[in-house]
Order: sequence, then structure tokens, then C-alpha cells
Amino acid sequence: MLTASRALIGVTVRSIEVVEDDLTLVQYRALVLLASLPERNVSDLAEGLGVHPSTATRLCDRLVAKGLVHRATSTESRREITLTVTSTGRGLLRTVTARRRKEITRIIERLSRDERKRLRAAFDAFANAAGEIALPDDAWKLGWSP
Amino acid sequence: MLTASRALIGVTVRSIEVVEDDLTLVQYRALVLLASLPERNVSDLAEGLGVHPSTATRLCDRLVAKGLVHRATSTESRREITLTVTSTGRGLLRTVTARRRKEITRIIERLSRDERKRLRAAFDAFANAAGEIALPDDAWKLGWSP
DNA sequence: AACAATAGTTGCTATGATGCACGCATGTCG
DNA sequence: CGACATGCGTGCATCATAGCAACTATTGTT
Repeated sequence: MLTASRALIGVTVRSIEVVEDDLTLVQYRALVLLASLPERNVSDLAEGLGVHPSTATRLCDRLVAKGLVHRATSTESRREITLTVTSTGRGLLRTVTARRRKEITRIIERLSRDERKRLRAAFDAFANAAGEIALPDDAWKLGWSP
Repeated sequence: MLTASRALIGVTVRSIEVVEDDLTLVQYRALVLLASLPERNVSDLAEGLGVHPSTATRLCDRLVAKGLVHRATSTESRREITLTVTSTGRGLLRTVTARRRKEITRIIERLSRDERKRLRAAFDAFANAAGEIALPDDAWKLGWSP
């Protein structure tokens, strides 16, 4: 189990490395978090990352400067800021996901048709069992796109 | 696949969070790297982490200051430094692994005996297929203990 | 209307990670 | 021996993250 775990994490790590020059890990997590829900404000982001609101503000400064996130005053409350991932930001996330998919596909391709079938069933069972324990929210802790 | 991947990464992330107050992610990676091989010097560490040698030096400064790593002049060459993880450091790594094992066990316990058997076989197959592609060295990129 | 709570920002400070250039000690090789 | 290469450390600078306190603007509550 730990071995398979290592393999999967290796895939994830490498997929993030693709954008390593553009983003720090924290910034990537933030981006994933923002992309996971529309209408997220600074407080939500801070809470999601588990950091101080002021830290979230500066983080946004950098993401906005990089053109990955858009700041807009909320339509409902003029003191809230609605954060949106720009198309550039979305593109970046897609790059990561694509890389991950590609790597996993490459691994699965080495298996026979039967093995693939069994693998899929086993992973589903595992994901379900894990899902009953870990709340979906936890999934964003490191940051990975669906 | 991506879902199971997420679940496993969630486990890993949470296991690292246990020591979040004691270590940064880079420091944890370094510790794992050092524990994975005896007789590693500063250059090896720098290369393993993919950073500048001087960065590795400062990193070691901090790890030594925390009592997690021991610096010693190599027995063979007086300009090389042999880095060793102290018992405290090893304890820290054990904490992380224990947490990870515990979480995975908790998930597996929810499966039936048959499911477990199939899961194990499927994960083995996956790990093997992954192993043929990803070199073992890559496994330390983020840092996780065996 | 007065007061309290909330959302976000800014100034300040601290820590960590990082690279580069340079220096020092130590090996290695001709 | 002397020239060159290697391994580490130091000074210097930069950037990202982080929390706290104080502040402004806005919203909610008596």
C-alpha cells in the first residue's frame, strides 16, 4: 500500500513540477482552492489554506500580479472581494492535471485488460472507503485538481 | 484513478501535518533523503533536493540546530561532511510513517476480506508498472519514508 | 443613531529558502 | 611540487510565507 502510495505521490509531485517555475506550492494550492468553488472571498481562501487573512491578501497580490486570479468587489457586499481564477490560471491548472493524467495512463497501459479492470474496481473501493473517512474538504489540503 | 490518487495524497499530507510545527516541507524532504541512505554528504543532499549547495548548507544548519541531523567530517576525506539523522530525527520520521500507516489501515479495515485481497493485488500490479517507469530515485522528490 | 462585528488591507517583523560570487581547505593529477 | 578540481561555508541579496496589530470601510444590531 505504501509503495503504491509512493508511486501515486510521485506522479502528483512530478505533475506539479511542470509549473514549478510559475508557481510555489502554496500558490498552486490557492489556485486549486479558488477553482474548486466560484464566489470565494479572501477569508474563505485564508480559512481553506489555514493561514492568517493578511497572508491570504499578499498571496492574492502575487497571484493577481501573475495574472492568474482576478479581484472583484462582491455584488452583494461592498466590503467583500470575489476571487476568480482567470483563463490563464485555469490553463495552468489544466497543464498540471493533463500531466498527471498522462503519467497515470502511461502506467495503466502497461497492465493487461484484466488487470486494468481489477485495478479500477480496487481503486474505486479504496476511494470509497477513504471517502467515508476523509471529508471532501480535506482533499484540497495539498491542492490537486479533479 | 485520480480519485484514489487524491485519497492517498490526502493521507500523506495529513501525515506530514503531524510534524508541521517542527519542520518545513523542505526540511522534511531533506530528513527523508538523509535517512534513506547512510553516508550522504552535503552535495548529495543538494543534488537530491535539486538546490544549490549553499542552500543545502543553511538547511543543514537549521536541522542541526533542531537536533535532527548530525554533522561529522568524513573518515575518508577531510573536506566532506557526513550527514546523519539523529535518533530524534528518526523519531520524527517514524511519527509521520506511523500516522500514514494508521490512516491507510483505517481505510482498508472498511473493506471486506475479499476486497482487501484484490486491492492488494491491484496495488502491487500498479506499483510494479509504475516502478518500471519511474526510477526509484524519483520517489524521494517530495519525500516520504518507506 | 450609536455601537459592535466583519472583510480586507497595510505596516512591521521574522523565518526560511534560494542563488551567486567568493574564499578556504583539501584532494587529485601531471 | 604546482595547477586544477572538489566540497563546504560565508556574505549578500531577493523573494515567499507568516502572524500580529492597527486601520478603513462596510454591514449588522440594538
